[in-house]
Amino acid sequence: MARTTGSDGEKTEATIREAAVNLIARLGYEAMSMRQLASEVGVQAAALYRYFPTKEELLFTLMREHMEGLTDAWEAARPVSADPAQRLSAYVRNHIAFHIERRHATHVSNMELRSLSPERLTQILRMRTAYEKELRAILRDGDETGAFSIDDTGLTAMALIQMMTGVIVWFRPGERLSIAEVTATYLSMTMRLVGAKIDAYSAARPFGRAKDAAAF
Amino acid sequence: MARTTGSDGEKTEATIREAAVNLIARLGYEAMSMRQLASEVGVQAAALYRYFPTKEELLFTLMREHMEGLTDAWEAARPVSADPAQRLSAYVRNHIAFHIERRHATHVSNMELRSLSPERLTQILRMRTAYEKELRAILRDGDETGAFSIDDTGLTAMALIQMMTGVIVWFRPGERLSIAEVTATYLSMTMRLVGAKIDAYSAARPFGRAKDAAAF
DNA sequence: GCAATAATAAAACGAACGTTCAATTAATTC
DNA sequence: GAATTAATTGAACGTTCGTTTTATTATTGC
Repeated sequence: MARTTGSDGEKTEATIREAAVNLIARLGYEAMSMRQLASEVGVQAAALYRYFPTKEELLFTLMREHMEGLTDAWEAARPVSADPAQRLSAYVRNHIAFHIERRHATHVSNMELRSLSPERLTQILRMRTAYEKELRAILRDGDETGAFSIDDTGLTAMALIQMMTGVIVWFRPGERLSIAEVTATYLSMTMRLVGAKIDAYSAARPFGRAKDAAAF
Repeated sequence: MARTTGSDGEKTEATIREAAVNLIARLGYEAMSMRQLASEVGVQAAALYRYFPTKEELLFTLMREHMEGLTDAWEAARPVSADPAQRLSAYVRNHIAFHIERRHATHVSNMELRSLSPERLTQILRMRTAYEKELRAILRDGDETGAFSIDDTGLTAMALIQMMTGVIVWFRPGERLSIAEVTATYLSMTMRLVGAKIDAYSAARPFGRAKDAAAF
């Protein structure tokens, strides 16, 4: 047999991406075989190579697009305001919303870095560093203007990122807490962590992502 | 050839463990081959099976002993005091010190859980949950006695664990910050995060691990 | 120094891996 | 409706994997 009735390249590629993210998140990149992925897609292993030249290129594509999505989401959510508390609030909201929405892709991007070639690893890390730099800038501004009180901006930025991204480890939709409740609690913890002088995150709420604002 | 001059079972097993932790941390469990591990140890692959019946059993042993070590360290460091701030301070100190000391083993225990069989996974997770339960108890006590001000104890415990364990992702010994400086900053962030009423972590310092106390 | 045992090497096992290639069929173009 | 292009199959390639088996040598206890 060969080409199957109703087969469509675009649709197949999308199915491959989706199945790959889920499989890699569940089994790990090394543990997932191309045959397993193909079977999940409903296709023979050879067909995958029409869309991705190698297994690693597939992984890299998933990661790169995840990071691009994160950067784009922040570009869209970044407030015009110069107030550090409002900017930090927007950053936290965006980060948590994005990572909860894409738990599996985040897992892949965080756990499978070591399976990339050095050049590709560098490329992904550069994107990540650029994204984290935004947070450091907010913290520094807030510290300098007196809105925050921070011991070490770099260290605090890393601690916040780890804390926020950690949500995907334990959060399961539909359990005890809603996304809105989790976000509110993390926002409160963040503001206390950076020593925000006033309860600024409440005032900043209208500047959060439009999508989430309705939840409050 | 067969038995080599000067070969010693105990020494070989210790070397295997050490090499395995480092290799798995660097390459990942699935990506590390038994032949690669054997070569690192300076032995043929077949020799490994005298000490560990399967690759997975080797992984499980590394993880179990890591978790036992963490529990034991906390048993030794746990203060007699009932003061929540002092207990939290001791928990943070112990957690960070232990994880920085054993960065590679922590990496393995956190990243390779999915390579365990269901029964072994359950066993490791049980140990982890028991350890985290201690933190939740401290937070609850502190919240109830008014020493802390916490929105959600369970969520705060997870956030703190993620934040603290995250140290191993970016911390490298001998760089900008010393272990003592990192610990102090994390302690300060933790106390603000839980809304500790006073600067209690300073008063609690004498109750930290004896080993670290000298650093202050 | 001789028997028993501990530690390892060397070779082989079948299975699974990522990937390639040629053949074949469905859809599209003219 | 014939020619072209897109999508996929099925089989095969060489390699590597975890593991087992058997033989061999070093060490230990008597």
